[in-house]
Amino acid sequence: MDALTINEAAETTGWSPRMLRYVERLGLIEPARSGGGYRLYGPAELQRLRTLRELLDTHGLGLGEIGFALRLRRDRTLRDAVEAWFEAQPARPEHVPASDWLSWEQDKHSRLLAAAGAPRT
Amino acid sequence: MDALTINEAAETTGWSPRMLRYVERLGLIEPARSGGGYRLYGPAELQRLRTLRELLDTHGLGLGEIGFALRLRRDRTLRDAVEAWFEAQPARPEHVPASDWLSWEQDKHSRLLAAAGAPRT
DNA sequence: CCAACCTTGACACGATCGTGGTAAGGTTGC
DNA sequence: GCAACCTTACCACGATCGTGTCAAGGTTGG
Repeated sequence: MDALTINEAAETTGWSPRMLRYVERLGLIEPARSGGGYRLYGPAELQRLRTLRELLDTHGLGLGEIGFALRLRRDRTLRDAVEAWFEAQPARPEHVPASDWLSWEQDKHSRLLAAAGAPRT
Repeated sequence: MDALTINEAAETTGWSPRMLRYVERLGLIEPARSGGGYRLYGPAELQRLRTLRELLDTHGLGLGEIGFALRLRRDRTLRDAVEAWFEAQPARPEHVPASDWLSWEQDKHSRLLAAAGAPRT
């Protein structure tokens, strides 16, 4: 079998064994397990570990941020909620009188909330 | 003028003035400025501050995570790099039901297009 | 013109993150 | 069977985050 144990994987990827477990706990890279529970890193996981390091280095990211990106991908509700909050940032119509502006803003907000809660509307 | 100063905005939104400055430094909500440099919070900003708090509370997020989501939206290179890393996942994510996986896969392209610059619906 | 408010910047402090180490015990393979 | 490796769980410790407070100085508006 061409799968490496955690220390071997650490050796060839540059991550520490401790960090490999941490990366796994974040849900980023989950190696297969042997019958007795040993982690088994195959070529795919090793490659992914190397590209992960490159991703972090070239963009100055932390593991937590990639973990959050993963959450965003997996949790549609979360993604839609965050998306909706950012969408609610239109160009401000400065020419609209303040009172109308306020009601327009409030109306927009409820529309967004409705959209976030009812995906298929 | 219906714009509030930072302490007034803090009063009505529940954020502290300190936090309003922090939220601004993260690029999340950037109020207009008076000639002398005072922050001026209009109805739109106030509403956004309230929905931001709701977003954080209902999903257990931190400001840093929304800041990172903002980075993802603004920096296309970063977004594409993160996206590419997740795409290059030959291993099967067993904990994600196939239906969910499929649905976000299908949705991904339209979402990307929308984020790319397509105006509001 | 002056009290009340705002600005930026610095110091502080608990909570969490990223990372290491160690202990108690199970697995592997020669 | 046993040495070498792995597992989980815990303690530790510097770095960063979230938040407060204070200081020195500029703005606002009656």
